[in-house]
Amino acid sequence: MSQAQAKEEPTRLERLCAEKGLKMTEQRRVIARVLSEADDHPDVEEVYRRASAHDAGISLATVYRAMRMFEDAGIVERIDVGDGRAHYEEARGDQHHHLIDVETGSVAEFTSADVDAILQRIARDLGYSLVGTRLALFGVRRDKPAEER
Amino acid sequence: MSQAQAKEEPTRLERLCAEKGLKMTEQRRVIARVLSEADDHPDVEEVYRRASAHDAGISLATVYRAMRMFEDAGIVERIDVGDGRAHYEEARGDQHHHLIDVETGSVAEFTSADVDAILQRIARDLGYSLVGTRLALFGVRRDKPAEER
DNA sequence: CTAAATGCAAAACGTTTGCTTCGGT
DNA sequence: ACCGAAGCAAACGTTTTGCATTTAG
Repeated sequence: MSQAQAKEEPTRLERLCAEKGLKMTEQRRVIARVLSEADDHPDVEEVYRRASAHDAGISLATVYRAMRMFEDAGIVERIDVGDGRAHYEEARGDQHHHLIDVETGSVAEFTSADVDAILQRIARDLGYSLVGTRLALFGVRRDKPAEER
Repeated sequence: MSQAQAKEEPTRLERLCAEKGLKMTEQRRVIARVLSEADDHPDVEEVYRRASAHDAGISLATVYRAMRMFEDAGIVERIDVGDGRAHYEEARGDQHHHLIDVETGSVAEFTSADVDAILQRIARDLGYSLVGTRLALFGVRRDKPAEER
């Protein structure tokens, strides 16, 4: 386990994969690294692009399969930014939500214990146990001089 | 029953189409009626099915085109229940959200001025004007006798 | 009469899958 | 040696589109 090889990072994702008993192939290692390095919310095509840069021998199907696996394992989260593609981010422990800039497509994150609590209560009042929340805001910058697109 | 003509309904949607200067074709009239009559959140295929019952000469492509038009005109709203298809509902004036029963797929609606207000403020604090909110809760019934699936 | 809307079938799009080969454990 | 995983391409389900024809205004 403790190798002095210094392969750039422990890569939390790799460790989690091992824990889940998943085969750690070279492709998955690369994809995991890409996701760990990402500080944005890449879609599958983009993950594929970045992974290909690390290792050309990766197919799009493998990325799709890996993303689904990672998602099922709970180590990445799919987010829907409204462009028809699935975007992903590494699953940190926190419950956070997204605000999408409709002009640039960039994604900001935020948390709100208040909102989370109210939603929890609303679900309860409706007779449900809350098992998931999908919340995304869409906005335009307020300050910036009105530049189109 | 207040209507002498008895064309079944004034169909708010039809009126709105006229106001927007859209051609009111037979197909659109039928689709508009289907949407006005719906009290659920049909997907396009379902709208097509219902419209076909009223008038067999409607193609799926026309339904898709009509839905997009209606959506752009702001007279219907697209909602994403997480099944990969677009679902629609007539746009009433209110800001409401959805709770999807993950077991049955049924959709309940709710409103929360509190949540709306907090989200508005959050967007503002992040430097954005809120132009849209996508909020959906996913839950399982709490009370019902523990029947799986 | 003219521009816009329809129908049909084909294409586009993101995603999944069957099958054979490959590689981790 | 096994069995899961990769690669490729073909299949998929949803949505869009090109084009010839019809129709509302």
